Amino acid sequence: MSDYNHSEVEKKWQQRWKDNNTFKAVEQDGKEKYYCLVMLPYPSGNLHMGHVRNYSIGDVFARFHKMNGKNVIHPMGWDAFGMPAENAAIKHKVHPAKWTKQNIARMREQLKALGISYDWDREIATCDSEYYKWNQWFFIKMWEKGLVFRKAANVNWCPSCNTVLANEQVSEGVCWRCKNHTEHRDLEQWFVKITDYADELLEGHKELAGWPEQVLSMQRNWIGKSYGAEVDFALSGSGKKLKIFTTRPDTLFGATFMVIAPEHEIINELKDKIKNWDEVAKYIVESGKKSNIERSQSKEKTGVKLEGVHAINPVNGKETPIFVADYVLTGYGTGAIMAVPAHDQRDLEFAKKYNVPIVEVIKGENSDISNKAYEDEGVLVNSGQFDGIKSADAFNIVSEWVEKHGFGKKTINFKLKDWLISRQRYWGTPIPMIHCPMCGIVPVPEKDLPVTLPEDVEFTGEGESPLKSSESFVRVKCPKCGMPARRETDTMDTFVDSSWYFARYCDAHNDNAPFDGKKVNYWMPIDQYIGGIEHACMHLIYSRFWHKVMRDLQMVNSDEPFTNLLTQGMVTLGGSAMSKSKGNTVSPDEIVEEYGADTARLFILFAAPPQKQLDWSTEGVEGCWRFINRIWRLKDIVNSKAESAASDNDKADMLRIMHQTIKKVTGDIEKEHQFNTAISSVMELVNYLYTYKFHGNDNSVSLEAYKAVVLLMTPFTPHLCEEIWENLGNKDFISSVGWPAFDEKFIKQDTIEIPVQINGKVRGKIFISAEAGEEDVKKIVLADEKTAQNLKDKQLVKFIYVKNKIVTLVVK
RNA sequence: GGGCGGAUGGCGGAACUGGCAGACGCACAGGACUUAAAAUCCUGAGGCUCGCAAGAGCCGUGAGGGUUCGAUUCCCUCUCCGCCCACCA
Repeated sequence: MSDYNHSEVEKKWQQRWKDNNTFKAVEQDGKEKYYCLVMLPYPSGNLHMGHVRNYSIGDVFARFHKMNGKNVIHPMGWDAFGMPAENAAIKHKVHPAKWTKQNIARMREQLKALGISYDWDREIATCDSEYYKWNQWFFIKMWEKGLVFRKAANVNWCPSCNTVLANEQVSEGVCWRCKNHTEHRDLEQWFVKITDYADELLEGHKELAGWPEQVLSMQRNWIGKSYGAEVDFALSGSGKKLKIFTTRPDTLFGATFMVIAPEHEIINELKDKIKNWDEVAKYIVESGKKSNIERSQSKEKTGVKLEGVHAINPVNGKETPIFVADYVLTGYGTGAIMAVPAHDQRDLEFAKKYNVPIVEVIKGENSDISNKAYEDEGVLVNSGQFDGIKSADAFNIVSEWVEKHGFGKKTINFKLKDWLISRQRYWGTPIPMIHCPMCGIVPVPEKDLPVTLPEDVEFTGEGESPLKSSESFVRVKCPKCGMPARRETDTMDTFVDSSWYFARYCDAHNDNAPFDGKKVNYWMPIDQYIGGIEHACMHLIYSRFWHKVMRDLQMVNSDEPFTNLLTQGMVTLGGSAMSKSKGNTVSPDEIVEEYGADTARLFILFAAPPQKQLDWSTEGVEGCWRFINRIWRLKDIVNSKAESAASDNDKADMLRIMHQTIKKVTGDIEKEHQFNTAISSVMELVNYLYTYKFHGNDNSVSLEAYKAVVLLMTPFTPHLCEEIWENLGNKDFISSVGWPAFDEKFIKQDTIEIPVQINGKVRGKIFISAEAGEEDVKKIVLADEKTAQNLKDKQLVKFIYVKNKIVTLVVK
């Protein structure tokens, strides 16, 4: 009996799969396709166990459906733009491209060593100009459609490095490099009008029955659709109006003051009227220094009253004071609110602190506003002609009154903001625009794409975007008038790269278009998408949006890109997520070296269901290695032709367990996505085979069961299974062979054992025919000696038979 | 503060639609094989009490209550943990 040599076997089959193009995907009319995709990795340098988990999960789906006869596409690529490469360039003086390519090369080898069934011919890296050329192409299409626009926006700015910082480069208000305090600055930025699709992104959820409810609810929150009204409050003595948004128009009579965000433009317009301007200006500067997180975490609300101006409540003509306070956000609604302290907790806290009157306008059962705002429904009071109306009805009645009298209108608001896609960095897709002093903003003509990243750039981490230092890049002629012009130096958010890569995989090397429509429509939408829950809102909304834009450009014919979504749990170490920046990663290399890729894959799939968080521990790896060897050794035992002493009953039992296992594993993979229980049921089948009788020379039944074991394990441990399959004399690759079928006829049992409960406790077991009716079962139960003992001196009150499950007696 | 999950032996986890809680694996113990060890194969095992034993009884799925013949599963209250969003008017 030879020991299983994992390293030899795994190399052998990886080579054979490659030589035979086993996993190459080709469009085939009439064959059902299956698109399996795992979110593409960022090439950080090394695979960690989190990656192993993701890609192993994806491989189970891909291999399972291939064995079930589907035309499977399972591509892989690299989300290769982003800050870490640029940081490495600053720190180690390596060009980001070089650093990235090295990392990709290393991680590609690690992935190949895991034996994942990728079609490597479709590999892409988003930092290749063949790829990002099409980011630029899409950008121009969106510009033409009015989906791209420019607007001033707030950015983090480090005054000592003289550079823009990403959110993750600022922690606790301090620059990651120089540790100096950062500030906010307004810069002209590029935006994508994702809000045009806000409603459709929400409505589209109806098509996403194959998504976890958790993700849908997170997206609902993120999109944040709310119904309300915009109301204009006149400003005393200025002729100007202040527009506010409220979700509670029913509380309009309770508005005793107004609050506007420090960034609100009306403050400057009212400058002459504001008597305490110095105080107000100081407050605005102070809150501008705070990060959004600081703002939201401060326990006490702060603000300053604008002396000398008042707003007039349109419903009752009352004058109300106006405050500027940073608990009101500039980016939501109109950046101004009417404050109703009686019915909004935040407003109440503020009103108490600044001594503003509190007027109750909604009376509910037991409503008491002395300590806490009453935010529930009730009946209107102190509301003039609307008194006595239920608050739920008043929403419409009051809004209609406001609308009729020209003070405002009903409206819908979204939390979803337009997507700020420009970055003042080097390592990203250059935005293909040219600023001409004569013609304004002019897109780069399609024939001049791609706009490639220049090489003559130095990475210091200081100053503005490194692209600005490249003369050859910046100095261009205007495509329209030919006069000297300046090239845009902003690059795109890397979320752009991952918003459509799944479509590019369908036609990965097309030089004339992002992809061919026929090919994309053959493979899309993705049947199974797999990735972390952390992408629930950003990536999974951006790419749904992008897909809808591609649909509106008549490039794809589906509405949604991802039919089914599985969000796998994180692999943690001591409870915190593995990531390179935390330095707590575990590399798969040692396990692959010592026990092989199959063991690594099996272990990580067996340890927990895919959706669940998994805290890393190597305990148990040996158990999986043992199991692999148990399957391997079984080959010689089964092959020794030694079964004839097995009785017909033994054989029937063996077949029953085999068919049961096939049924269970198939369901666990296909429907439940519970790979851990699929594996454990194969373990049971293997255990059963070990205790099965082997004497004589007929091994037909045990060989059949053994083959089932090998086929069922192929999605988990493909190398081992290929090797055994070949050893059993098969010429085909097991990866391409049919998935085993089960037959209920073998699973059905004539006689079954069921428990007998008396008053809720199991008191015995009986054998009955599976077909037996309640009356028959009752006879058997009452005739049972043990049951009779338990029934002595008692009265049978109730008899319950749950078919093929349990008998329950209720006695007194 | 809001939303969504979760809590089961020493550990990872299992349990269909309310029907024998703890499958499978790890760790552990015993046996076989061996000069011995490793490896392998077999067996045992939630806790407590009684019993030489076979076995019997009770308790037990974060806590408390409820519905039910029967609850890990459904309902209510609470505690703790994780994730996402977060002063969203």
